[in-house]
Amino acid sequence: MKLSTKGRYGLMAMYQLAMAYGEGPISIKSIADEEDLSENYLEQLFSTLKKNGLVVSSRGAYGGYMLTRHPKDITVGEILRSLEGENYPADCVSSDGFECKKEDMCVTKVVLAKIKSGIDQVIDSITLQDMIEDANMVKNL
Amino acid sequence: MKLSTKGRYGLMAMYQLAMAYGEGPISIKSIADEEDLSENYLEQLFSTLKKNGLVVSSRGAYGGYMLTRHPKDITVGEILRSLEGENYPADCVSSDGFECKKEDMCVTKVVLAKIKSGIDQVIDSITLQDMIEDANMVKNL
DNA sequence: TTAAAGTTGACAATATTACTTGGATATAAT
DNA sequence: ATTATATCCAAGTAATATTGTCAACTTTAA
Repeated sequence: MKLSTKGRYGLMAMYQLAMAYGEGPISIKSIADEEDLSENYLEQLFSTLKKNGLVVSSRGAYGGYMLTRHPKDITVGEILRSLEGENYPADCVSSDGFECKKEDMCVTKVVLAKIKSGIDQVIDSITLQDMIEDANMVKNL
Repeated sequence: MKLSTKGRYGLMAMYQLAMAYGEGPISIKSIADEEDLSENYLEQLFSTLKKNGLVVSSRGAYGGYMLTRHPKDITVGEILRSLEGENYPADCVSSDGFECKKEDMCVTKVVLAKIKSGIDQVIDSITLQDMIEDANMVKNL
């Protein structure tokens, strides 16, 4: 039940964009430097984030990426689902017509569905804005 | 954020033991047949479940495994943690002295900790007994 | 004593993850 | 125009984790 680096790096990167919201595009290079991540790898993550409408890009010098919405309107859930796919703990809980082999609905399915909804509840309730505020609180300790 | 087969198979197997609670040991073979899983693989899972005190084994003919406690006193959380380790979404949320490279506490850590506690809350609130009752409800639809 | 069942450790196949490489294309500043 | 700075795109690859298999061994009940 681990988050992959996709999810973690993506979250860190989106947090950077959130902090610079309204200040024009941020380049991958500057994020990679800041967070000590691979530039090329981050590119791929941003590519999917863009595909999913969470960021827009501007190419060329002084280009980079920007959030499409205000940080308070982007949830951690959107980001994680975008990068990691649905957080289904198992395929049988997915929506796309997967069918268990066993005729009777398996019991673990009920459990897995509960886990999924628990995770969703948490990640959909946290916005990028919340992250910024959390960070400020930690700083002021 | 997927559960591995360890967790899923283990859960299914423990459910079988729960249904047979009080009726003596159940062999791996019969569970493997019932749930269509590999016998040898299940062995490994039961080995760790035993190490963690969730089941006891009796060897020899008519042997097998039994729950150490009543199904109402064994949670899904115990089983999953036993098989998959702590469900930490990332290492920095773990308890064993892991330190982030960055001096300031990273913000994603706060988010990850929230996810973890959300998952724990769900899985620790479901017992094997609950699973049995859920199954009965589904049957009677 | 024999057959059923658990125990152990090594290992192999497969899948996924986490990148790397190499180039093409777009844009802004000079 | 040229150059520096970016994104964009498609493969390829190395590392790691997952998901098992296999074989030899030990214990125990019938």
